[in-house]
Formats: sequence, structure tokens, C-alpha cells
Amino acid sequence: METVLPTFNSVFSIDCVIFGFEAGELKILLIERNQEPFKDWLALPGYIVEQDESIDDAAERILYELTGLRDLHMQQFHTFGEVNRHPQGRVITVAYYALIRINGQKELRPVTQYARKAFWHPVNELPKLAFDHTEIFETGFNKIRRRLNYQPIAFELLPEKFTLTQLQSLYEAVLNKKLDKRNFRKKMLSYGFLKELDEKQKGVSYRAAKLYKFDRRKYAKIFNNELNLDK
Amino acid sequence: METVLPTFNSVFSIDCVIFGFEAGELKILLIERNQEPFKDWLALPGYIVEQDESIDDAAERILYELTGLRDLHMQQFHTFGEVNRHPQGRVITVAYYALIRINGQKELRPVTQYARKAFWHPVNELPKLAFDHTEIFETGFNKIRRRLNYQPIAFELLPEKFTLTQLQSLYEAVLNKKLDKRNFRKKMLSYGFLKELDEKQKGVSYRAAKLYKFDRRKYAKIFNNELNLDK
DNA sequence: AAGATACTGTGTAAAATTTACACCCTTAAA
DNA sequence: TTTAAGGGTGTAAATTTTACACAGTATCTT
Repeated sequence: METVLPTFNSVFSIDCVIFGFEAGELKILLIERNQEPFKDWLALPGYIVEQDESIDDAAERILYELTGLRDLHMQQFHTFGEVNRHPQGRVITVAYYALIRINGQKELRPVTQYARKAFWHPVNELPKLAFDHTEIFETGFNKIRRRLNYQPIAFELLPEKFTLTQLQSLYEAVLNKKLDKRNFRKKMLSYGFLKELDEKQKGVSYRAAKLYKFDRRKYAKIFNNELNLDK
Repeated sequence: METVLPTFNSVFSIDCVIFGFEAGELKILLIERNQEPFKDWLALPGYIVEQDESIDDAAERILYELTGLRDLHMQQFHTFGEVNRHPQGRVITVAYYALIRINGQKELRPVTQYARKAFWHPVNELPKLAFDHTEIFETGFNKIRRRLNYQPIAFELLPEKFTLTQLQSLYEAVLNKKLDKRNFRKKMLSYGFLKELDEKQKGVSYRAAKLYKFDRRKYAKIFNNELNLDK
């Protein structure tokens, strides 16, 4: 009886769909590849998992190496395992997503040679991507659209202090539909996990809006209660 | 510049969490392993993906080989990639789930030597399982609990013709809570995808209940409309 | 055949949530 | 001081969700 694992020329890789939000627009992070196959193509940040690292660790490392970004909360969302998805051999890829605040200060700078550069690109009008990355992106986008309804992921995309209008336009960008201003505010505030600050928006040429903060503690409390008091 | 894939001693495997429903109880399919590691342990049906098959194909094949079951609609739900989850080397496993009618006629019979037998086991009071299979099961169970609310997966577990009480007790088993009979019926029927048959339950020692069928066409129509008419 | 048993099948009112909808206010810039 | 741009607010109607109880019927028992 066989008791030893077979050796195939098979590798695991990770691909990352990283969402950001800027100027009312939803964007994702792309790289320009500097390596065959698909040299010079645009692609999702992705690379091969090392033998001695978990896939979660690999996802963090790979994103960092290709884009310079660190300490994101990445979550796996799907695994792509068609036989010929990679032209050089059998590669199964586990796709992760994360949402982050786009921040002018944080420079996007690949620390390996595999990517020539990394940059934000609006999710609408995405160019052709390497491998099956377009499909991976679509799958990921659908997932976060779903999760937006039951997880507080929107706040990861916004600056720490934000206005209700910014929050609403983020929801509109992800869900791709217009929402009613009064109803949106009523509902968001009714959850009780938004903290109104004594501060206002600055630098706008119109009446400045109040700033709010997402209160993680309150959110956790509410969420746990829901689970515990389950009828 | 490296342009060829590295060769690691890494393999992909598939593990299956197959749910069934019988006698008002939710069950999953387990095997008794006949191979090291974890020889003689109970485990989820799972095995290694071949080099030339997609992971979806592998899932079908592996389930068939270990249990004799075929033609299920399996869906991947999570990939487990901790470094030491398999004692013999680096194995990443993609976990799939499916829901099926338990049917006395369909015999569970492994067609490989890797499993000694396959059998149904209630999801409550699961024994210790091989590898990280307990965690895989828990993750899968949580997923279907969620999906029950927005996908018609319940009907895959029931016989083609079923009573509303059977449907309700399935929901109660998966969600692990009591539901109100009148409200449950009102809501289910209001969707419009249950077809009332001219037939009644047989072989019960009390008033026989009406039988219903799940109408896939109507379901699809309703579901598509929802998507298309999206405001 | 009478009674016991076990589950079927049904309606309504109250409460909660969701939806639709429009205008005055404030700030900065011109 | 006027204009431009978005800020901020309330209510009524419609819809959905919740809570709740009992008579009806088939079978089995004695």
C-alpha cells in the first residue's frame, strides 16, 4: 500500500484582489509583470507559495513583495484549479481579497523584480489581464458585493474619519446602484456602531459635513448579542 | 530570470463534506480509512488530485472512488493550507460540499482500497476525525447554514416529493432552531416555487400531509427577475 | 365502535422594517 | 451679495415579520 505522497510538478500560488476607494471610485491593485509568462502584461499581484509557509502567510508575503503593502487583513475567497490555467505547468491558485484605504503617502513599490510596478486601476474598464485573472477579479468582486451586506467591510476602505456621504458613495460604487440619502443615513445610524465626532470635514468649498468613526467595539457587542440572543 | 516553475514535494487534495437528511436528522458522510497516515481513523472522503484533472473533476472522481456516489453537485467552499496539516508533507486541500437525498437503495461502497467503508453519521456528536477534518467539517457546516438563506439547497436533501413539515424540520435541523409552523408555510409558499401535488403522504399512522415538489423553472424565473429588475 | 394518538392545516392583528419623497441650510468662492 | 455645491432632516404608506391556538382527519388501540 502506498504510504508516501506522490511528487508532481504542481505548485500552489496566491493571487490578490485588493480593493481601494478613491475619489468616489472603486479601484483594484494591478501590477505590470516583469517575468515570463505574460511578461509586460497587467495582472493581479500573485506568486508562488513556498513550501514552508501557510497560504495565509504566503498571501501577506506575496502582496508585500509585489506592491510594498503590508498588514492588510486578507481573506481567501476561491481557489482556481483548471488544468491549463497556467501555461508552464499545473498551478492551483488560491485567491484572496482585501480592502484598504488608498493613501497618497503609502507608496506602491514592488520589492522584487517580478513586478515592474504596481498601481491602482478603476474596477470599471479593466484591461485584459494575464492568466485567468479577469475571472478571478470578477469572482472576488461578486464576493465582496455580497459581504458588504453582512460584514463591516466598507469601513476598511474609508479613512478613519469619514462623512456619511462618503460612506454612501462607497456603497453605491460597490453595489453599483443609487441609494436614497435619507434612508441610507437612517439605517446606518440605527445600527449604533457609528460614532459621531466633534469634527467636520475640511478643505471643501461648501458646507462641511460631520465626520464619523466606525466603532469596532460597539459593532462587536451588537454582533455578538445577535448571535447569543438567537431565538 | 527564472521562467520555469519550481518543483516542490507539494500536492493538492480534495476533501468532501457531504450532507444528507434522514429521519429528521442531518448527517454527513464519513469513511473509515484503510491507509496510512491515520489508518483506521474516521475521516471525510478525500484524496489527492491528479496532475491532469481540474479540481472540480477531481472532487467528483474522489467522492465516487471512496463512497460509490456519483453525479452530485459539489461546490468548493474553502481551501486549507496550513504547513503541517498533513504528516507526510505539504498538502493543500480544497474542501467541497454537496447535499443529497439519503436513499436506502443507493449503496455506499468504496471502489478503492483507500477506504474500508463509507457511512452516514449524524452531524451532532461527530467523533474525532483524521487530519484537520473536524475543522473542515465545521467550516462547511457554517457555510451551508448561511447559504440555506439565499439558495435553494434544502431541496437537494429532500426526496423529490416532500411535505411542508419535512421541509421545515430540515430547516430546523440545519439552523438548529425551532421555527413557527404557520409563518414558515406562509413564507415558503409565498415564494411561488413550490408546486402542490395531487398526492398525499403514505404509510403514516395519522392524517396524511400533502406532497409538494420544488419547481426549478419557477425558481430560476423568479431569481432571474430579481436580478434583472434590480432597482 | 369509541376513544386515544399524532400530526395537518389554517388567519389575524400588532409590531417592525422598508420605501418613497423635497426642501431649507450652510459654507466657500466668485 | 449672489451663486454653487453639497449637508441635513421627517413622515406617511406599504410591506414584511412576528406571535399566537385550535378544530380536523387518519390510524391505531382496546
